[in-house]
Amino acid sequence: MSAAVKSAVKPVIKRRVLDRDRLEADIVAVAVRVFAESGYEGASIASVAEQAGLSKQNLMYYFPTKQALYQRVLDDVLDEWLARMDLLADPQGQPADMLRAYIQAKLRFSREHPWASRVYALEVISGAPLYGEQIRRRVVPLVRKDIEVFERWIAEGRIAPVNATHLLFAIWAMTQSYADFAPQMALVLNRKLTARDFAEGEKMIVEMVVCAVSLKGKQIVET
Amino acid sequence: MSAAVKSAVKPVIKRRVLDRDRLEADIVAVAVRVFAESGYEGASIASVAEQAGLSKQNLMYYFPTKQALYQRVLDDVLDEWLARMDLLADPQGQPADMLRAYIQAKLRFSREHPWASRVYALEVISGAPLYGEQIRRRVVPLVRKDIEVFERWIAEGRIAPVNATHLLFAIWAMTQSYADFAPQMALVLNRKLTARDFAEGEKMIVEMVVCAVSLKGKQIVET
DNA sequence: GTCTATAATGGGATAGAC
DNA sequence: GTCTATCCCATTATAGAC
Repeated sequence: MSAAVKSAVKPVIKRRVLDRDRLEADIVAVAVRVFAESGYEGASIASVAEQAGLSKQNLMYYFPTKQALYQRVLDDVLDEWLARMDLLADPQGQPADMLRAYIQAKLRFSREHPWASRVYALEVISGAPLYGEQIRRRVVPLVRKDIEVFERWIAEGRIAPVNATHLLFAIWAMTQSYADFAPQMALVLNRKLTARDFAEGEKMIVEMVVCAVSLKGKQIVET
Repeated sequence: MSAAVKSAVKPVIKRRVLDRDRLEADIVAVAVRVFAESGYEGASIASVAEQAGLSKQNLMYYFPTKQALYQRVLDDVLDEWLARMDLLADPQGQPADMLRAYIQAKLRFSREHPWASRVYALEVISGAPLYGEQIRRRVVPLVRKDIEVFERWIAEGRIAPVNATHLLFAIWAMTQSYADFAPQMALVLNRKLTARDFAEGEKMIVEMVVCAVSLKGKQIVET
């Protein structure tokens, strides 16, 4: 085979691979929303295919089973999330600043990827029957690392001696809820959540967290 | 008809009604768990019937459709929850004490009724497609009332001028997560949640909330 | 890779005897 | 109220032509 033929063939293959990647990404993007709205059993492949603009059978060429599509959806959710949440590593940073950045990052994820947040939440609430092992392998170590950072801060006297584990649970719960419970918040506010609501939520959460970790050997007094 | 016959008939009818109530309650108790574990679509009435010890067709004599069973499940969840959460009314109570009692009550519900909490969460996260109207009618007014209590405290200078709405969202998120995210917490802790974990969570949450509402015109200083 | 056609299953719901 | 039997439909998944 001549070099000319080789160079003519290879780019075609490469482009087709890219096309396939993009198509799969489009399918996954639709699937995230459908799974979040209907749950695993409630979501139908036909619905995903229709909204992604291809036939059900064609979708199953790319994802041979519903479970495979679901696993891929959760894999992508975790990839996206883990890429943004590796934030507590800087040993120089001030705890209050790093906590603020952490809360901001998690809230931004809730705002920009509400479906991702929800499909993950649905899986966890149901007891993680299909994704528990992946959570154990990919999420738990990261959580433990974050908890250790808090505990180091405590050991070094940089924050108050709070329960690091439950502090992290609290931060997660509050930030996650701006995606997961947004439908209920919208009913209470009588409107959809706005950027301003997220900003006010952030202010409240940061205030609570920073206040709690600032109480070591101190007290609240009148000014 | 003699009085003797009357008195002989009525108790029989009454007992049958009570039996029916108890049977329905048993079915609902099973259904709460099944819906929480599998979601609305994922739950099958055959599974509920089997675990409740009766045939699918027999269950459908009491609950003619799956939706009817689901609505009843959520109705009962709300009844149970609303009965415990009407706690912020006492105009004499100290804000910090009432907040603590509120957090304790919500955490106790998460511990004692995790399935109820989860089935409600699944419905909300999915956008409340089948129960949104009931939430609007039964939950939202109560939430608004609680927010007004916070705002009255602020107006009276009894707590710091925080955002009352987001403070309540935060309390809800943190307490609710001890039911909804318990599976993930268990993975992090490498064991099931214990009463002690709930106690430590309560301490952390109360500390954060009370700290945040105690900062009006004050500051944190070294002792 | 995309299509038509179809198999195979599960599950909600109904009919009617007892 | 409980049972047997059955219908009906949606949905996952496969087969095979092009």
